Amino acid sequence: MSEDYHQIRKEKLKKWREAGISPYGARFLPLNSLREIKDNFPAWEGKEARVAGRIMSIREHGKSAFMDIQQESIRLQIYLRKDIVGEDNFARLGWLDLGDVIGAEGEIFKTRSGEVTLMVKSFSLLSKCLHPLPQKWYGLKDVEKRYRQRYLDFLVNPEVRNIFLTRSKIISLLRRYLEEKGFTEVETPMMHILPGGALAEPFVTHHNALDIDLYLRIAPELYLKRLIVGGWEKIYEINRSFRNEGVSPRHNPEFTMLELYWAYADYQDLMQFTQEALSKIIYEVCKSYVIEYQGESLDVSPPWERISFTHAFKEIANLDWRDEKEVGKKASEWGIGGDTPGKNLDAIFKKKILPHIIQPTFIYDYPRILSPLAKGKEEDLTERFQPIICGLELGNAYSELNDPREQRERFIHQRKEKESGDREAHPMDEDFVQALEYGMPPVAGLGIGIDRLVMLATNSSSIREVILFPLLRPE
RNA sequence: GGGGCAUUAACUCAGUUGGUAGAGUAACGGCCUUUUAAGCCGUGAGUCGGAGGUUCGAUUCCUCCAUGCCCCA
Repeated sequence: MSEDYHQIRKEKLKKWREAGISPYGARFLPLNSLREIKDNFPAWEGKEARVAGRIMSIREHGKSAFMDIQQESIRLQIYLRKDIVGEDNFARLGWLDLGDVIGAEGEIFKTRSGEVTLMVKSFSLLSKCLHPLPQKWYGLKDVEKRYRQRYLDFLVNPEVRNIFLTRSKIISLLRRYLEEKGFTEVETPMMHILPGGALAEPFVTHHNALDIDLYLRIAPELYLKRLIVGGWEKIYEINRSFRNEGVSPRHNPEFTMLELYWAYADYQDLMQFTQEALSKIIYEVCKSYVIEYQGESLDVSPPWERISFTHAFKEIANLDWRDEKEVGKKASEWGIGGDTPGKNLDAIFKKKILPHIIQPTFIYDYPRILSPLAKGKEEDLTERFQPIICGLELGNAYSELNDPREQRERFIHQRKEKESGDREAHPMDEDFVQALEYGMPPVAGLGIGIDRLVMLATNSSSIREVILFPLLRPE
């Protein structure tokens, strides 16, 4: 194998240098956008334009050549003629390759076949591409390569760009919505002394100067609640949390969450809030309340169905969740049993109940044993709900427990779970209990998994499709 | 952690019931001044993911490993 694409391109690069022209150009502003030119051709016809983009195709015709240049996902045809750009410049076309970034100036016109085109008067190389781009027509399908070299994915698969535009739009709409409702965005630590606010295994790191282990946060919850103690009434945070768990189509070790706290409200208020906010955002992004997700037609218009945890267990799994013995028996029968009653309940809920919930639904009033930070209701329940769509847990919310004594007891119980082998049990956090002792107003808190929301809105089956650089094993 | 599937040219894919591989696009050389998956003529391109094993012979069969995808725990 003597043909080396990289080598051939490096030789072309050398030719630019030998001609005294840098193959890596400088500032090329001001620039006319390709979209603007294509969308408003009548205004541009006969006018001078200055454009830049990556060469995505070349069609040579002897003494002239067509190229398509791409800016973002818009392509514009440019036309170069030997008699216009001059013999020397025209000869330099041979030093260009698919993938090179060029700038060009000239007049906008339409070809015989009606294509909006720039008649090039001058052009310059702005950046040489030293590797062949994936072939334009078939795109890049190799999933691994798409994630490892996401830049190639964006260059040749325009629909991928749309997913991330949608993601950006969703987050922006969320912020705007929250701001309208009077919420303030805050930033709390990502490195925690104790990994709290959720039941999950953390990543551990080390701070050298203080010589202490720190944990990447599994949730911002306990710090946000400290702010509520401090008198903040409506706050939210949109940022990453980290959980040291396996990678799957629905889990990435780092993921983005919206977490919000609303003082003096309860979980009923948040159900209202959630269905309004999410349906509105999905409507804005998808232009419809009815969306397709992986073959299911989902109607996200409010109100969403509400089913209590107890009822869901009864109806879907035909089980009384309070019957610890029966639950344990069923769990091991299904091969999903855990070490503790809590684990069994959680497993049955996730594996046997969630998959049956398709339309947007609130499951509410969870067992206390599953919710160490939620406010109690009756003897063994908590004021908690989860929005579920297409079997996906989109979030988690509750009326927050604000009784420090009960909070301490729940932590003690979690410690027992930990001692009996549950590595995801919540650690005792005395500092947080102390904050509660100063008096936290009644408050409702909501977490929304942004990645999963984006999956729904973009009909993506894997969370990796909605994360720019998902975690992969190093090559 | 366990199971299944995948890995062949730069890209997308064929293929070989075991005899060291093909196509389209891309690349390279030539022709062509309104093409657009441009066209025409010609050329070259591969450790068939890696390492072992079986065999006269392995890309193909077996084992292990790597990476990815999916399912299960």
